[in-house]
Amino acid sequence: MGVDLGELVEPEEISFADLNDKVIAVDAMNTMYQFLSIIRQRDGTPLKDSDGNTTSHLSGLFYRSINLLEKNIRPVYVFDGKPPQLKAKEAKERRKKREEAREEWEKLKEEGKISEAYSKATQSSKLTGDMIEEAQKLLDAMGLPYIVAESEGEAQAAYMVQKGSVYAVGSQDWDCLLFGADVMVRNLTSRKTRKTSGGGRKEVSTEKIDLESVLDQLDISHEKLQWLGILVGTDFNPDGIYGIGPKTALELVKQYDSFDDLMEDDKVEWESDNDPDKILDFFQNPPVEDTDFEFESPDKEEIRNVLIEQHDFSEKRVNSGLEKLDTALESRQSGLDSFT
DNA sequence: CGAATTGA
DNA sequence: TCAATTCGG
Repeated sequence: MGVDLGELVEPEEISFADLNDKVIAVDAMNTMYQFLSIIRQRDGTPLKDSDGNTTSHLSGLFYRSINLLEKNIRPVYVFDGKPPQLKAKEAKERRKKREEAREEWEKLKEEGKISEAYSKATQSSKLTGDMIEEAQKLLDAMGLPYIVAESEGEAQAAYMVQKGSVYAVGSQDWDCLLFGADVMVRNLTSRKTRKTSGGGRKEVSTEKIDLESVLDQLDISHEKLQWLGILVGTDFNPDGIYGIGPKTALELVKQYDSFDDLMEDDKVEWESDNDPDKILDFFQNPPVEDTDFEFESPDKEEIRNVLIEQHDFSEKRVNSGLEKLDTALESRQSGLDSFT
C-alpha cells in the first residue's frame, strides 16, 4: 500500500469536469486490485465466468473506462513490469498473508459467517497473470492504450507526468509523489459515497494533489518528502520505522541536511532487510522508459467477443455500455470539430 | 465498483 | 423521482 500522507496533506476536491480533456496515466495494478477487492458478492466470492475465471476486474475496467470517456477524460493504463529486487521479500510476506486470509475466508464461508468472510476475501485478493492478460485484451478492444512499465508502474506513470505526456497519475497510492509525479488524482470514481467498516456511509470526492503544493504545505524539499516516505513506510519497507508516524517523520526530516545523518537519529531503528540508501536511490532513479501511446476507435465486435462470448457478461449490459461508449466518443469528435 | 431494480 | 438495495459473472 505504501506511504500514508493523508493526515499531513489537504487534498483539493475536484469534480470530473475539472479533468475535462485531460489524459491520465492510470496505475492499472492499483486500480484492478481495487476492483478485485471490492467487486464481490456478499460472502466475498468475486464475479466469475462459467469456467471459473475471475472477472471482477474486467467489469470494473469496462464500466469505469466508459465513465471516464463520457466525461472526456482519457485513461492510459500503466501496468507493472518486472518487480524490483527491493520488493522480493515483501512479495513473499504478502503471498503468505494472502494464503492465510484465503483459508480463513473458506472456513468462515462454510460456517455461514458472511460479513466476516467478506473482509477475509478482500485480503485474499490476488491479480494473476491471466487476469492481467484478459484486462489488456479488453483495453485493446476498447481502443485504450496501455503501457507495461520497465519496473514499477507508479514510477513510469510519474515520469510520464514529468515529461508532459499526461496530465496526472491516477492512483490511490501516495508513492507516486515520491517518484516525482507533479500531479496525482485520487478517487477517480463516479460513486460519491463509500461504506465504512462501521456500516455507515462516508462521502468520497475526487481529489487532486499537486506535488508542489504538498511540498509547500509541509515546507520541505522533494528529497525530504522521499526521506519522510521511507520513515513512514513504502512498498520497499512496508512497516516503516517503529514509533514514527507521519507527524514525527515530518519533524525529523526537517532537522537534518543529509539522509545518512537522519538515519543516525536515536529514534530511527532500521529493521527492514533493504538498505535505506538503495530505497532512496530507487525513488530518485527508477527504471522508466519513453513509450508512445495512442487512442484508437473501439472494436465493438471484439469487446462483445471478450466480455460476452469469453466471459459470460450479459449481452444487454454490455450493449448498453457500448452505447454509452459511442455517444462519449461522438461528442468528443464533434467537440474537436468545433475547434478547427 | 457501477448498473439495474426496488420502494417510499 | 431518487435514495437504498441488490445484482452482475
